[in-house]
Amino acid sequence: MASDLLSRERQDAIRAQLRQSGRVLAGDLARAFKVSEDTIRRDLREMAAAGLCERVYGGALALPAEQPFSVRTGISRGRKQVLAAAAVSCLKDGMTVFVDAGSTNLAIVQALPPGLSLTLATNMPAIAVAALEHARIEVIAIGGRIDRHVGAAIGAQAERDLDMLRPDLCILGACGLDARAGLTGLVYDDVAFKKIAAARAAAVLVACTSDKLEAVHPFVIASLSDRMTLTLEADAPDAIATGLKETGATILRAEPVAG
Amino acid sequence: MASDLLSRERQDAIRAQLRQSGRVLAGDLARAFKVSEDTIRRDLREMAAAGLCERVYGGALALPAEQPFSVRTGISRGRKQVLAAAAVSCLKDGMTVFVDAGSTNLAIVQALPPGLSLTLATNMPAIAVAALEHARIEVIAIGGRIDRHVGAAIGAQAERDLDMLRPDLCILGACGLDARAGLTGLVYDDVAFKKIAAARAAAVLVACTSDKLEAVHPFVIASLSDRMTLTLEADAPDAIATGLKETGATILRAEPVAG
DNA sequence: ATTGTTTATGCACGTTCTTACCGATTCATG
DNA sequence: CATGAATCGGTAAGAACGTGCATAAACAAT
Repeated sequence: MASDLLSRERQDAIRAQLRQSGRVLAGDLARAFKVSEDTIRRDLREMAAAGLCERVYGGALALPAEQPFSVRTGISRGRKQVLAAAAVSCLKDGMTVFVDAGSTNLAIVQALPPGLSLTLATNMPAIAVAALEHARIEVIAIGGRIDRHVGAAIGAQAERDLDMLRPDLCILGACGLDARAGLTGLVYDDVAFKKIAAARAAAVLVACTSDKLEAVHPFVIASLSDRMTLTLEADAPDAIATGLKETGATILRAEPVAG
Repeated sequence: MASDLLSRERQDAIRAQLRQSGRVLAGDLARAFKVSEDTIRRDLREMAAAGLCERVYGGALALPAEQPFSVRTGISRGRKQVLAAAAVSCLKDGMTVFVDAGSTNLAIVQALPPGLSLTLATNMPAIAVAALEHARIEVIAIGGRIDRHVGAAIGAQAERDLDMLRPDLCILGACGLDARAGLTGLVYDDVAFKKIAAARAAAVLVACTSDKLEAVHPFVIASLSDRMTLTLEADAPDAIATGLKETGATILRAEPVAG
């Protein structure tokens, strides 16, 4: 493997491996990077202090937050349901929709009105399962290797499967949303997939919880345009909303709820 | 099996199994993780101290709150669970397995020991979701249009996806199992898909609840042969079992349980 | 060019953690 | 109550750990 990396590069590489396999061993890393275990331990300690991993005896584990999907889904379910309710208003009978991975998108599918008939394609098995609950939705699964952290198929095979689709709407899972940087994501392969999905659809819908506003991640999915509809929570700051509106995107605010 | 897990990972795996089956036995865990029972006992003691499980003589039980699944799958879950437990003994570390649609197969995936590392391909989203609960399983989704009755992708696209696989084992969902007629099914497209899946694998495993024995359906999936392992329930009539055995297939009986 | 500072790394040391084994004790069951 | 299995506490070996220190490289300012 690469022998002399800058410490920052090495830490990025460790993060990549954490994302991929969920765990790293100090000994393995030391051998792979040809540095002493002390150096690796220092890296892991720093990363743990920065909240990038969980340090355990023998190595480090990926954080539960960015790992098992089941945890994320439960966390802010109430808020997501409200957001989802606003997003479903964009869906019309007979549409063909691609639904990207993401807990918010799962909430949207669960919130679909029972009578709506759609053709729904998705790369996330959990969303496919949810969609099958609806009698009038035709479900199409995008195949491929499933990335454990995304919880959905991404990569070459999944991108090939996308080629068969020309959806009326692409519902994208958001990672970061910023007026200038556009839509950005953390995981390279995931971003590459989202980018293709967004490009093939006639329109793009992004439902975005407030914590993702003004977040900028390393990889760009798409810039904002009039092809996009952004669904924001009720408590999203007006300043940010108007900033986003200036890009030409349609802004949809979720109704505030008492409770 | 799971060769060397970090202690923290092992405890996470134990928690996963607790969520799944509600109980764990110290001896089983020790064998599964290849550590001494002392180590497992220490894990269980720690977890109990942290309020993650209830320590009992012989193992541990899930806390009532942490087991929402038990209700869902209902009573037949017990039978399928036992059948599944027998079936998983055919799976070895490092195998590539194709898992066909079916509720019994879903139970098998849920019953997989936590440490087992597999590559698992499936055309049923619900199985993919269940497989993602296991940290060391690489999941591959077979894409395509999802048949609402089967709950899985079948048809042209799914069959194309199968072309990329040469699994060591194909776990088929059974519809009808008869010594002379072989394995048969009701839905034409589903049978066509199963047929291809079975043909591509080095070996075939069928876990079959007793109600499917001696049933003959209109379409033939495969005839019985020495390439096949049939897992039967404990209460399956001996006459039928010996009849099946004469076809050359390997018969695996689930252990009867008390309570 | 020189000097001082910061940063990254490796090494040595004592400490802590994990685990398997052993003996004493407790538990389930006939 | 007798018996064997399961459990608990202690112990020891080995691995992993953190700290302090020294070295070397990179950088800034003089």
